[in-house]
Amino acid sequence: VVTIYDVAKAANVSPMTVSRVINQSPRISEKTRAKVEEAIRQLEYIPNKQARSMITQKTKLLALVIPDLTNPFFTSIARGAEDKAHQKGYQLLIGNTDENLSKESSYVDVLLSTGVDGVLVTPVGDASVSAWKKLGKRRVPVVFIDRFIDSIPADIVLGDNYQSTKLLVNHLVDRGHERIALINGPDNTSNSRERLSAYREALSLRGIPLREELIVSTQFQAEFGKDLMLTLTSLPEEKRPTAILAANNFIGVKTVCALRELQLNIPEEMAVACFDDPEPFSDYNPLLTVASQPAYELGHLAAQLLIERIEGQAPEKPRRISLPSELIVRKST
Amino acid sequence: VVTIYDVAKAANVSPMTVSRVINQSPRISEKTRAKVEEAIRQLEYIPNKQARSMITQKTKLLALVIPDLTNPFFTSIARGAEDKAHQKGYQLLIGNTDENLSKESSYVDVLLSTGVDGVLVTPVGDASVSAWKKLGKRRVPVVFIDRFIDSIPADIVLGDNYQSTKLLVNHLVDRGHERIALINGPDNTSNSRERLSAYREALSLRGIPLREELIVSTQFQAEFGKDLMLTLTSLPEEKRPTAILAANNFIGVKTVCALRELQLNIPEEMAVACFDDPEPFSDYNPLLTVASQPAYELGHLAAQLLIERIEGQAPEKPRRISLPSELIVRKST
DNA sequence: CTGTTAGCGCTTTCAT
DNA sequence: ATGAAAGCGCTAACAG
Repeated sequence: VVTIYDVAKAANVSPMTVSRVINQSPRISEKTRAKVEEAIRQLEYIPNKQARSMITQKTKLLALVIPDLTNPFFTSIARGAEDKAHQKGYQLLIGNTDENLSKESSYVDVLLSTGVDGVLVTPVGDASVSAWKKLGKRRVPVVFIDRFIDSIPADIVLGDNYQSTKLLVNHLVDRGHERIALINGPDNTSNSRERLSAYREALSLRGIPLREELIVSTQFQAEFGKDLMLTLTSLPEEKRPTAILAANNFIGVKTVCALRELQLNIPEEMAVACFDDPEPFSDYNPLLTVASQPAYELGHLAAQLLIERIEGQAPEKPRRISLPSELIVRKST
Repeated sequence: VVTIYDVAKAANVSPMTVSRVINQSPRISEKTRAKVEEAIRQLEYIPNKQARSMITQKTKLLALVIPDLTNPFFTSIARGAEDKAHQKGYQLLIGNTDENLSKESSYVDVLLSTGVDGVLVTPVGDASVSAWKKLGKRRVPVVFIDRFIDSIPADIVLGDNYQSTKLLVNHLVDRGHERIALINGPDNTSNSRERLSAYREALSLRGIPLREELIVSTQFQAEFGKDLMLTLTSLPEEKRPTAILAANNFIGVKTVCALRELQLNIPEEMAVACFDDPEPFSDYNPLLTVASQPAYELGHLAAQLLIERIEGQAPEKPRRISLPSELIVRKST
């Protein structure tokens, strides 16, 4: 392996001078710099980041911890985060939690050991506190994406759940629906809670009575089928929902599949809408009406906030940024 | 920061003993081990991987360099690779090249400097040679996924292009098509070349004359529209294709969009099929007939081969593994 | 079974 | 503008 010493020897200077050239120090004579750069080229020297990290305590490594990379919502977040990271000279590590607390916590330990400079995360749920407190204790900045944990002071970047929910509810009401079921995520996540509360608010604003029996809750990433759907569709005629609002794309997709199994037509017998687009290629074969959160921007912005914080350019106080969704009306409503 | 020395002091042993406990050395008395582990817990000690890497020359970091994480094909590869990496105690870095040579080469430089233990890559094209040769020179193992570069001896994991192409061509022929256009990827990629050659072979096997004018080529990730489609659809009646075979999911999707713009019905006026599923949630709203390559397994297996090589458990000779695709017939044909 | 010594490749600090 | 010394946190190699 070619080290800074080899370069120094070849250029007839001290290792320190080579270091200065690599780090673009201005206090170097043009002549020396040229000599050193030539030696670097000759020897194909590549600086060893680990050695540098040991001293500077910076690795230029960021981590993104999300439930599942294959969900287009998180894929776009990842892409946005990676683009920003790369642009700023950072590299991005990825971890999938599968909504599993222990997997999440094992990632946190590994990341701490790896020495990432910061972490972007969609936490599994409120119970993740302890894991994320660990990072705080070790002064590793965290930025929450999509979901946050109240007791942890960190920057937050998310879609505007109130605005999105209203977009969806209003659209369904405009289509003539009054009995709109909500298939929500687990209530130990901030976004489920916000969406539930926005759902209540939106209905009330439109003067539609709230029906508790139309609110059910499941996991964001769990398979479910007829059974859950039957609890809704087997309600007596006058209580049965005519539309379903799914709390994320996965639930939306599973809802569509379950309705098909039950031989119910969409949207005639049941309209369906959800948060987050399940389609990575929009407009090529659209089905579900969605409130599309700007996932790419979420990831991009989150990475930006994180890097600012790492580099000491962020205000003390945690920031919270919420971006509006776009309603995309399609065949399902 | 808590170091191995702090733990040593607290446990009244030497740093080396602590190191042995961390690394699960068997030559440690139960008593000492317990004492040390207690101290580790007390102090919440976390080993510093960079320091370890400096000595062992291993970082437990893998990189995945792909064209675009948001393409479901690559998303699944990434997911498969990450699962295997995590299972084996490695972490995965991600880089998007956007089919851009200079972006790819800049990633290679960064990865070299970061000191990844190995790289999984879908190279932009044959012109990537020099970048990937660099890694070889520095003894960083590489595994090619989906596309490979002939002159570089490295493990290769890909879908069986011959089998997949035949699946698709045979299906179209069975549906009565004789004039099947191929919208291929750039011919400086191994998979485009294999698919073209398989296309010729498959047609010939079915006794269908090859028509050069039905073979066009574009980029895997480039927008295209009416124009390219017009070169095909404006052929005289008796030469005009009745089916289109797209070389990847992106091209397939764009083909569908272009046909819609031209107001051509799918599949009545033009059938369409492609490689790789554009749907991350299969069966929820299927449109395109595809030869679905086992992307997850490709990533999983590639990571496995890479780790074997890193850990010296691989044969000298590069391995080449090709996995069969599954034909999924849908509305587009 | 446990400890000592040395050094991985680099940058910080202090000299010159 | 350049260099020398010291050490980041850890483990390989050897000693006992």
